[in-house]
Amino acid sequence: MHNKERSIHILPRSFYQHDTPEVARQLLGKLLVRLYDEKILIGRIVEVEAYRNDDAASHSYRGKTERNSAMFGPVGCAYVYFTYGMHYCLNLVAHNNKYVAGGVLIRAVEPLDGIEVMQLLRKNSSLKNLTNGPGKVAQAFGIARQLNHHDVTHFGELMVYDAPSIEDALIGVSGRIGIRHAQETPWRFFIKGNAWISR
DNA sequence: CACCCGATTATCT
DNA sequence: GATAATCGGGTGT
Repeated sequence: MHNKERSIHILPRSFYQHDTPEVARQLLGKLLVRLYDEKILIGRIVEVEAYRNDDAASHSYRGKTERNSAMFGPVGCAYVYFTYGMHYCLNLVAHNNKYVAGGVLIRAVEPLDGIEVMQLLRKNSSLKNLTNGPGKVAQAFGIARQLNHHDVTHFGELMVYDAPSIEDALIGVSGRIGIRHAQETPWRFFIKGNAWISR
């Protein structure tokens, strides 16, 4: 091969089979891809949070229920939950075999393609408020209960594609946002300086 | 930009 | 009956 081709591929299930905070960090820079109504929506993941079953802030902390069952299912699937009576949030199930559940909340993405569709779904939102929060990402990508348990490791309505990793020097770390318990646990990861991080 | 607050309802105790 | 991994609008600096 004369020219070096960039291999564009869907992240395999093994990508998600590691400790949840590590997968969260590795997801930064990867591409969230949604096939929606004959259109393609693409966002570069720029902010995430890890939630593991031994962690008091996690929905999975008190065991499996109907709502959180996806987090106890196969890694590489979506856990979509409804909250505050009006918002959906997207997680990707990820944990190693020392834990029984874990997920990475997708808090923000940088919109790359399908921006007009995202703006329609977000109802006149400004570009800078399009995908800079977990509820906003779900709304902009048309993600709701229908995608709970959806496998993102095969071609389909929702996928995560590989992209270059982010070097440690460019990754910011902090406590997670909007939680009551375990506020000090430093499991929020974001790409420093990116315009779409939620705060 | 920062902070405050009300909306709105599925889910769990 | 209380809570919630949020958002958007309002007010003030």
